[in-house]
This record gives sequence, structure tokens and C-alpha cells, in this order.
Amino acid sequence: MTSAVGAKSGKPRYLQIADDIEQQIKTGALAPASEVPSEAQLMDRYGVSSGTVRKAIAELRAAGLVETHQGKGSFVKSRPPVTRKSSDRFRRSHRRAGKAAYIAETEQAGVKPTVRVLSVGPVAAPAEIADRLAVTEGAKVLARRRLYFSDGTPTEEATSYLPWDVARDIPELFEDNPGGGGIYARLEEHGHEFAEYTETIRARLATKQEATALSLSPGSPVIHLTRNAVTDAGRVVEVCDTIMAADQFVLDYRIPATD
Amino acid sequence: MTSAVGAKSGKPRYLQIADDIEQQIKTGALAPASEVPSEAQLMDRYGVSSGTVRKAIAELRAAGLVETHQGKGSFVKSRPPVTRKSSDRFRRSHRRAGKAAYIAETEQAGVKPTVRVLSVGPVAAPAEIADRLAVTEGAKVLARRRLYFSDGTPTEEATSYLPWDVARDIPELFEDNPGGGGIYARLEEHGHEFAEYTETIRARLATKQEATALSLSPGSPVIHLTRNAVTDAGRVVEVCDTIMAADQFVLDYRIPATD
DNA sequence: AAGTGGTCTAGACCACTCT
DNA sequence: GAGTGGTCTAGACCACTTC
Repeated sequence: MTSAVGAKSGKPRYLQIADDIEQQIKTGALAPASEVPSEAQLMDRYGVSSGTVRKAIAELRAAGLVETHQGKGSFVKSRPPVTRKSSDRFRRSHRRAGKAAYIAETEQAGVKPTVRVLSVGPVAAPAEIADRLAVTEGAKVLARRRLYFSDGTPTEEATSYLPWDVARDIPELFEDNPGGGGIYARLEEHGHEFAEYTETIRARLATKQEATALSLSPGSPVIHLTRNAVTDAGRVVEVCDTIMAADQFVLDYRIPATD
Repeated sequence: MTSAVGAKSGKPRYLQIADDIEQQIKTGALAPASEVPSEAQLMDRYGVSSGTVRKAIAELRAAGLVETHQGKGSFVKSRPPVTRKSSDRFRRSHRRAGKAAYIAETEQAGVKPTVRVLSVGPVAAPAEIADRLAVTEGAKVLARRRLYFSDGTPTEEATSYLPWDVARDIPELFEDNPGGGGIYARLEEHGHEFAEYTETIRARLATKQEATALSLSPGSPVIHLTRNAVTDAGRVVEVCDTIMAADQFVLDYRIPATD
């Protein structure tokens, strides 16, 4: 006999095989980080041709269960503990305790966070950013680009933009490390009290550049999150553009009931 | 000669073909809603075999540029305007005006919404749902599965679960159409006043089943949104699991600043 | 019945990784 | 060099749509 997969069920053979392997992963018969049998072995095991095995594995890749490396094989993905960004991450109490938002959240997930600052300096505001900051397109703004790591693997690339008239008075914003509590703490120290943050979320496939920056395989999904930080005065003093590896994050929001 | 695609470039043939067709779509040579040449024609045109043509078309499907229907052909997708779900969608005033959440939001986007109820009835609560509803796993709960369309194309599949002791007293919840304002309106009429909703968002690639239900290709990204509706009494009286075609939605949230 | 896409085969050759 | 996945072929048969 060829395998445990039922011969007859109307379902395409490659899906039956994919389901079978998925079960093995879920039951732990195939442990995380372990190697999935090679195509040749699977052809043998299930008595099908290479094309069918490849379609089955493609299915598992699409489901995010395995990753494949040419010349090496396919490996069961270790479900990384997903970090979660809750609405809690912007609390002032965290800032007062010297914690920037990303530290407040990763520490809850038991993940060691690292940051690499990619660039800090003035740039001409792109159209969409200018619009959100309510400045004219091409106006000088401060841009802070940085890359975040969880336990050493890159997971998130973020760029903050601040209007020049706000940024120029706060020297710490030009440093790689803006000090305890992050840039929001510095902004509040300089009279910009926050009233609310608005976030918009999109999901799509990574572009080639994003895939490279986050060392993802092409075709991986990313979450594109943009945030506006609004002060009591009703002004947007910072906008932040973030690209996140989708499988690393779960986003959490609370919506109070309103009339 | 076989085609306009350069013979030599290191790039796989199927990607060259996909790129070529993508250009034709972007330049308008292939108009929206028009039919992509059949596989047989493309095999002829590019001088490749069926498998190669099929991989090229799969690529276009993954990019969201075409959709394929068995026995009919592949068609260029018209880019529909994205709907946006804002935190505004659960306002009681919308419900009092007889509008369910999805109507409140789609009408702002100028898109014609349609709903198809897939099933309504008791089911045994799966583990994750039971956990969120604070009932025991396998307990009887009411499940309402429905599929939403924007201008006729399926964009979202949602399943609501309600504890049986809550649902059984509200006969409208067992109807396909629960009446003006949707099920939240019925729940509030029966003494379940909402305090807040919590939403968690994940993004990943569509499974085969999801792809079929939303007529996407496997490899398209989806947004997986889960919502708990919490009453003043602190009880979760409904949880909703939603799968959305990622390219159809932008999610919007407001986060009030807190201490 | 003719045309379409969906699945599958049994090979071939190439590119990459590891030893 | 042996083993892996990546691409591709030239067919076959099936399921669905249209006429």
C-alpha cells in the first residue's frame, strides 16, 4: 500500500496529501523546525508524480506551515510567539517608566527586542505624509527610519515623520536613541500632549524591497500600519509608517460602544 | 516568431509571460472585465506548454490582477474601491436608523452591499470560540455564517457565535434577516447593552477553502478579524470571526491617549 | 459537441547545498 | 557528486460552460 491517505474522496490528490501532512504537523508527528520528507520520498510514499507532490507542498507554504529552501528541503515553521500590539502600548505610564511602545509590548510577549536605526534626518515630505501632517508636499520634515528585531530576526520596519517646526526644538529627536519612553515622551515633555492616535491597517503581499529588508520569502504577506499621533490641540505632530511581517503580529484594538 | 517576450533573461519563462500580460493589463491593451486569451492560445502565442502558461496565470491571480472561472476563462479584474471599516461602524445611532454595521460602512464607500446567509443554527462550539464566549468546549451555541458582497463580488465571510442561553430568547436571531440594525440591535433590545468591542487582527495567506469561498487564488492575502462584543455586565454575548479579502479593505481605529 | 480550465503523469534538465 | 528543490514538456483525462 502506498499511504494512509484515502484513495477515493472527490478531493484532488494534492489537497489530500497537503491535509495529511498538515495533520502530521498539527499532531506533532512532524516537529517544528524538522525537515519535511523530500519530494522524492513523498512521491514514493503517496505513489504520485513530482508535480502533484509539489502542488501539495505549495499548498502548505501558502498556509504558512512550512518554508522551502532550494537545494535543502522544506521545513516545518516554528510558530513564533506572536507579539501583540494592544491599545495598551501607548499608555503614558509606560513612557514614564522609561519604556517606549515597542518595549512595553515585546516584553509582555517574552521576546527580546532590538532596534537598529537606519537613518535620522530631514527629508522632503512625500505627498501622503505631507497630507497627513497637514504640511505642503515637499516641505522639510524629520524622518526617523528604524528596523525592529524580535529575538534577532527582523520583524518590522518603521518610519516616523515629524513637522520640522515641531522637531527642531527637540534635540533628542535627532539622536539615534531619543531617550527613555521614546519620541512620544520627548514630545509630551515639550508641550505636545496627546489626545489620541489613529491607526489604519492594510494587508498585502511584500514588495521585493520589503521582503529583502525583513528577510521574508517573496509572496509573504505584510501588514502595513500607519499611525497619526494627534495632540490636545488637534494637531498631528507625528505620523508613523510601519511594515510588519504578517506572521509575527496580532493586532488588538478596543472599541468603546458609542451612541 | 513566437512572441514579444525576450527569449533570454535568466528569469523563468512563466514569470516573463506573467509580466508581459501584466503590462498589457496596465497599459489597457487588456481592458478590465475583458477575457484573457485562453490557455491554448497562450501556449501557441508564447510557444510553451500548458503547465508553463498555467503557472503564469496563477501568478496573475496571486497578484490580484485576474480571476479565473473553470470552463469560462480568466478575466481581468476591475479594481474596486476599497471599503473601510472605521470604529464608527458600531454606533448605536446607526442601529437605531436600522442600519447594520456593514451597511453603515459600505454606504460611505459608495459600494452596493449584498449579503448571503450561508447557514443559521446550533453548532458545537469549537475550542477557540468556546474560550472567547466563556462556555465549555462543544457546548451548543448559535452560529450565523454569511457571505458579504461589494458590488456583486464576494469580499468577506463572517461567522457569528452566540451562547445558547442568550440566543434562544431572541427568535429573530434564527432568521436569515434579523431585522433592522442587525443582530446587535436585537441583542440590545433584549437587555444586552454593549460596553465595548474588542477586535484582533491577523493577516496571512488564504487557505484553499477561503480562496474558493471568496473566489481568490491561494496565495492571496486575507485579513482575519475576530471580534468579541462585551456587554455592560462584562459578558461576551457574541463573537464574530471574519475573513476578508485583504485588497478590499482598509481598517481604521482610534486609540484614545491614556495614562 | 466543442471549448474552457483543473488535475496528473513520467519523464527531462537546471540551480543550489552539502560533503 | 549526490541530493535537494525549480522549471518545463507533451501529452492524458476529467469537470464545467456554452451552444
